[in-house]
Amino acid sequence: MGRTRAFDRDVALERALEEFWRHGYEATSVSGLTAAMGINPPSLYAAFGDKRRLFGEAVRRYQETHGAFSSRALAGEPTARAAVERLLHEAAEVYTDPAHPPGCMVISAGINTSDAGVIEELRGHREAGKAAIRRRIERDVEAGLLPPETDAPALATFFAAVIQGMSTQARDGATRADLDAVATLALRAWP
Amino acid sequence: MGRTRAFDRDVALERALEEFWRHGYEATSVSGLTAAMGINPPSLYAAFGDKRRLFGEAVRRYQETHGAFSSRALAGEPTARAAVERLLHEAAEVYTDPAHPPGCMVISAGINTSDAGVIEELRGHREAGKAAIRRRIERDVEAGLLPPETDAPALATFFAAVIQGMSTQARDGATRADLDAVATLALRAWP
DNA sequence: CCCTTTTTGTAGTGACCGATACAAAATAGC
DNA sequence: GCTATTTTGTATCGGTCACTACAAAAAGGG
Repeated sequence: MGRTRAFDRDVALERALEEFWRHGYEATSVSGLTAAMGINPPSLYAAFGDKRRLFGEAVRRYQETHGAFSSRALAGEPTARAAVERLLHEAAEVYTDPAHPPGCMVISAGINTSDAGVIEELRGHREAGKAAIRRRIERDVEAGLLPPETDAPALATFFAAVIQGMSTQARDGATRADLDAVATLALRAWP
Repeated sequence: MGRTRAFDRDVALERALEEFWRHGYEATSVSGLTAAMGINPPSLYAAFGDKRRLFGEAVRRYQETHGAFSSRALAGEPTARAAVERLLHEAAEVYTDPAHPPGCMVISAGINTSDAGVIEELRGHREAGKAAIRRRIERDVEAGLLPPETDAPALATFFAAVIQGMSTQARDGATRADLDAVATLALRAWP
C-alpha cells in the first residue's frame, strides 16, 4: 500500500555509482547525485538512507558488475601466470572503456576524502584484491608450477601497484593500447 | 615602511604544502590551512592571493624540494638503466618517509577535485615526468646502449605507472621495503 | 611627535554543503 | 468513496565553504 515509487531504484543506483566513480566520494554532492539520478533529495534519502549508505551500495554494485572481472580472471584460468595476464589486460580494457568513467572506482573514489570509514572500506577492497593475487600465486607454488622460492607477497604488491598505476594513467587519458603495453611489460617480472 | 609580517612566509608555505599533500586540493579547507600555518585568513590572502594561487606556489615548492629527486635521478646517472633504477628506489624511500605525508603530491593532490585548472596543472607535471623518462631512454638508444627496437614511450608509460602505483601503495600503508621490492620487480621489464 | 603604510584579529559576507519539514499527490485495502 | 500509507516536489534547515570589510596595532619616514 501507499504511493508507488516513480523511479527505477537500480537505474538510479547505477547513475549514482557513476557520479561517485567520476568525482570520488567527497567531491560528489547530493545535488549532483539527485541531478544525475533524476530525483529530488527526499526520494534519495527515502530510498538509500543518506549519502554514505548510498556510496556503500554503489561500491557493492561496482564490485558485482564493473569490478567483477578481477575475481573472474583470478578464478578462471588454469595457471597463476595466465590469471594475472588476463587480469592485467582486462584491466586495460575496462579502465579505458568510454562507456563509463576511466580507471577503477575502488582505487580512486576514496582519495582525498576526510571520511575515515570510506577510506577504510575502499582500502579493504584493495587489500582483498592484493591478497587474492597472492593466494593465486601461492597455489601454483604449492602445486609445483612455480619455483618454491617465489616471493608471492612481493609479486602481489607489484601487480597491485601496476594495476593502480594503470588506473591513474587511464584517468590521465591513456588509451587501451597504452595500458596493454604496460600490462605486457609488467608480465616480464613474472618468475 | 608599514607593519612587519609576524610569520615566516616560507615556513607557512611549507605547512600549506603538507596540508595539500595530505588532503588534496579540494579537501583542504582554508580554515585547515590557516590552522596549520598558524595565521588568520586575512594574512593568508594578503601573502598568497587566494587558495588556488597558494596551491600553485605549494606545487612549485614541492617540485623544487621533495619532488626534485626525480629529475636529479634522471640526470645524474651514466645510463638510463641506472637512472630509472635510482628513480624507482628513491621514490620508494621518499614516498614512505614518515617526516611528511606518504606518496607523491603531484600524483594524488588533484584526484577528485572539480577545479579543472588544478587537474591540468598536476597532469602536466606528470606528463613532463613521463616525457623525461622517455627522453632518458631514447638517449641511450641513440647512443647504442640499448637495442634500436626499444619502445621508449611504452617503457616510460610503464615506469610512470609503476611510480604512480607505488604512491598509492604508500598511501595505503606500504613500507619502504615493500616499495623497494616493487621497484626491483619493475626493473625486470628492462629491455 | 605625526603621518602613511602594511599587517593583524574579529567578525562577518553570500554560496553551497548534507539533510529535512511539510503538505499535496498517488496508491492499496476496505 | 474513504482511510491509511508511502512518495512526491517545494522550500528550507543549520553548518561549513572560500573569502573579505573593518578598525586596531605596529612599523618606517619626516
